[in-house]
Amino acid sequence: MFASTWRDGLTDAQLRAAAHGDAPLVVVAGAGTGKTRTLVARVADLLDRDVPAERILLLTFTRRAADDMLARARDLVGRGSAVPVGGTFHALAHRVLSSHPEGVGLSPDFGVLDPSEATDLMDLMRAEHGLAGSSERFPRASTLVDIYSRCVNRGEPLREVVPAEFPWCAPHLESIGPLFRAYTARKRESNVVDFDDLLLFWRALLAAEGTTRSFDHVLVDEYQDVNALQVDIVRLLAPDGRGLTIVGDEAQSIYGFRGADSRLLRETIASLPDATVIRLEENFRSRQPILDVANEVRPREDDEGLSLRSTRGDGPTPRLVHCHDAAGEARAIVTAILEAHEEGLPLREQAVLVRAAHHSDLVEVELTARRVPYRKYGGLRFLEAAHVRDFVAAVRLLDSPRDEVAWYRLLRLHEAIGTARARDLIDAVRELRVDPLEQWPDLVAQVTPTARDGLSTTLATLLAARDHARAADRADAVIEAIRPLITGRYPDAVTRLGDLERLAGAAGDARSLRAWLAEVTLDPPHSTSDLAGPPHLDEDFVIISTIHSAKGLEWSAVHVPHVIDGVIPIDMALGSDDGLLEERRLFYVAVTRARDTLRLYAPLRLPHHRHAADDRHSFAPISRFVDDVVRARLVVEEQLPAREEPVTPVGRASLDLDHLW
DNA sequence: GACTTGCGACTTTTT
DNA sequence: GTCGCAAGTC
Repeated sequence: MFASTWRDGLTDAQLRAAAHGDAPLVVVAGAGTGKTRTLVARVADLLDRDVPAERILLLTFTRRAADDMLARARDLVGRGSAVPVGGTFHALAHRVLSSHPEGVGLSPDFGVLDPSEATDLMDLMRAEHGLAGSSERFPRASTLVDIYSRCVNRGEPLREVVPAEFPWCAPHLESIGPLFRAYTARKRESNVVDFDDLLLFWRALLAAEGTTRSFDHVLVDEYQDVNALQVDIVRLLAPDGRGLTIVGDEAQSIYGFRGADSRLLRETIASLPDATVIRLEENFRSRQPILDVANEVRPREDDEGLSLRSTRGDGPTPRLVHCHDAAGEARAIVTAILEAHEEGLPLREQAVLVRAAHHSDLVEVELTARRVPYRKYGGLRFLEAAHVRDFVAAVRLLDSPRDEVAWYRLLRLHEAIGTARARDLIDAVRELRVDPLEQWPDLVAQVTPTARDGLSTTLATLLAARDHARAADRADAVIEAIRPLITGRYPDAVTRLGDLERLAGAAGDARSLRAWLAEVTLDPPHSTSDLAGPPHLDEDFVIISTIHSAKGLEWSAVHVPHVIDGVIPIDMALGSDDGLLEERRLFYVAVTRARDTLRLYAPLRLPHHRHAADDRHSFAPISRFVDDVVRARLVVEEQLPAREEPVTPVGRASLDLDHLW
């Protein structure tokens, strides 16, 4: 027996969960109650009990969470070689499909469409169906992908989902059905799957396998964020509930827009009559005054009143800071961050958590102006940036020279090739018998003289990229092929090419560029800086993150700007009770990220439009979640009109430019 | 006929 | 930053 240390420092409840036998187990874990630690201990216990590592499956919300937990479990058990299986639902599905592609009618080299590529394909279908330029506005491709995804993940028919959640699209209901059928058919023809297919196909494979179990133990983290499809998968993985461990907290369910439904946690518990439910309420993260706020914010509808108690005792009372406007708010936040830094708190222990990525714009300006380094997580995904998509399209053509979406994107980057000519060329691609990329001169012959040089350079260079086997070299060669296109198209081409070079470097010695790209698609970098690998220890920077991306993380000091109605809760969620409830849970998640200090900010006035040149403002009422009871637990501070610099009228002379002409 | 350019409107959250 | 639309140009 190894000197296992996983029991050290666990509470009674955590220990009971960790050492629980094989019967179904549900851990209801409030924020900061050592959920990760408990799961790690449970994995360690299983390994200790000689459950073979490859018979243990750990499903988590992010790949990073899985890697982190598995590494910690191995450290505890002290066994270097045993590697339990772990990852996100989507990553696991990809792994399973890669070994049995024929089971669902895919050929072995199938590709994974990232959401932006899925949108491109939907756009292409939309155009082919003549729905693009019709008189009434037809839903945008991205909306269509949302609708499609909602139907698949919830297992609900189109005619129910659209009226309920996308009422403005209801007039087009008749056209959407055939469109989705075409979208699905085209994916099959092109041998690609989207994210939803990964889950769908995994479920189909599991159902076909019947009762053969691949895993003795299945542990599911963040269960409150699973959708119906994922529940099915879990049920098929552990049909009788034996060996099933689920961990969740209804009050932290914040992915409703992705088909998650916090009620599924309760339904799952109800469906497992012999399940043991263990509740973790002792909070090791936050000072009590922060939890006092959290307990008030926590929606009571969700459970029988789980209430957090701090083991860390008293601390400073959280503050609510009223500011004049968003600029004043940004100044107040940065000032507070710098003061804490002066007193010895590293920048990386301080986070600014926002509802939507753009809410940190002014904070970023202020940080930059005062030369404070920061990193931003969430918001525009790296893979969604136009130049990265251009690159991905080119890479895709190397392996799948008949991928129409990729051709469409790449062709239109050229001078004198627009939508119409690109479509003609794609028709030509379809006609070509052998590899269309190798026959590039045939394609070039069909374009106008203006386009000829550019296109032949691109395609010839791209074809040459096939000569490189090593993933990073191949990626570099693809960059060479699209370099002129990037340079010609984007004013900030240098930065963008730098991004791509970093991306290419990260591919390193991967098995194949294509496989590597599929992995990146499923587990994308949160920011370009992520590609550079883990930051050096001596680097210090403030964290800016969306609340969604902050899930599972914690900082000593947390700043939440824009705690006003219309942002938290966001105005588009005000239409339904469910929407409003989810916003409340989101606020709860934000509040419970803080260990020692929490500051909420409410600007008095906000501009009507984000980039508006005019000075139209509206007055911003404080968030309805900060009611009298919550307010009573806060120190309220006024930082009203920022002292204006006295305005000295300039003399006419300094405005006179005559001497310049 | 097709492409380019310019303008205005809009932009939640993510595997 | 991106999309759709309209007018102007090859």
